[in-house]
Amino acid sequence: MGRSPCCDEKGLKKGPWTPEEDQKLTEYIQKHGYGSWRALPKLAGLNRCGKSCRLRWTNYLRPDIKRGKFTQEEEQTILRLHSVLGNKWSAIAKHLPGRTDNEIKNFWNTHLKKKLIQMGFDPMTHQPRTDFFAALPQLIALANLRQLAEQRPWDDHAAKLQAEAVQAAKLQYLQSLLQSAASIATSPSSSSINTIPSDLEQIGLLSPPQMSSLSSLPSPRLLESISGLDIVTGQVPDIQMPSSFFEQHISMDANHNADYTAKGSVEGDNGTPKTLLLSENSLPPLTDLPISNLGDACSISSCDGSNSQFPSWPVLFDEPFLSEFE
DNA sequence: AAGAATCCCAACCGCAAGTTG
DNA sequence: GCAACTTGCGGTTGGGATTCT
Repeated sequence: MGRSPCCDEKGLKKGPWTPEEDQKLTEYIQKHGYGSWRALPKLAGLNRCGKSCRLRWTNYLRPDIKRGKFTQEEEQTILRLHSVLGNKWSAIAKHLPGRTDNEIKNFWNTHLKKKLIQMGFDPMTHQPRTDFFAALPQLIALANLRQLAEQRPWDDHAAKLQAEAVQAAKLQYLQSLLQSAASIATSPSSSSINTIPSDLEQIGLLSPPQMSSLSSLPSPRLLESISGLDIVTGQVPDIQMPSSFFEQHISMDANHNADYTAKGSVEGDNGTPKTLLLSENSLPPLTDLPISNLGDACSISSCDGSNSQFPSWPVLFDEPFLSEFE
């Protein structure tokens, strides 16, 4: 069961395929099929190893390959299957006709993984991240919302509902933040802190100057003093959700998502919430607001309760979330 | 306008399982 | 049963394309 020697053979071409090579390979396979990949290059008149030919064919030249962007449905399928199968790209690809494992893998690594991280989910377990910095994108997004809110007048009625929705999300993130801070403070061996740089880099959250300012983040003790959190015991103070929040249906379906407007709220000078509507394009570039991704999170799971195959994906506004505040 | 930074994806690498003689 | 060979798979990388400064 040794390693394949085919790619080690000298004199074989590597690198990008030329149109001529593509044509030779395609014509040969259409005529003769691909009985033996090892023998194929010689027979087809190609100065390539069989492995390279196989890859070129399966990932690019195959006639049934679907090109172009992944659809929302495909994206949801990948997320769902990945939560069950993990990095079994070939297994996932079997459920997506016309897509190759390589394509899916690339799509995952460049888009979906980041998306999950930005939303505060662990891309491997699909569970909410509990470490301190997982909540940072949300908090920073909210900080951005606050800045913008102070510059814009709002319609009172619609504003109030949106305010409460975002207030709810805000409170949840604050709570998880405090819990995480507690766990970091109480377990010096926690690995959470070690994942910070890669996470932040991966999601493009902080610029280098911002990274360097991490050292000035509040200490657990400071968090304790401002939040009432008992760092030693990890006890988190109860955070009350606005009751009317749960009476509102937050539409998260794909259509809604298409013309999505980020919603935020902050407290005005007199303590009443101000609310803001942000067009997607007006959002600050600091990060893709996780809120804007909630639609995806919801749509891939069970907003309509119909999808039971994906239990490990706790929708932010689903039962676990609700029960936490009951 | 130009250089730097980032994104994206085709292709490669190397391991492991399956097949063959 | 064993070793050589083949194939399939997942991780990683190089460099072109795009975006940012």
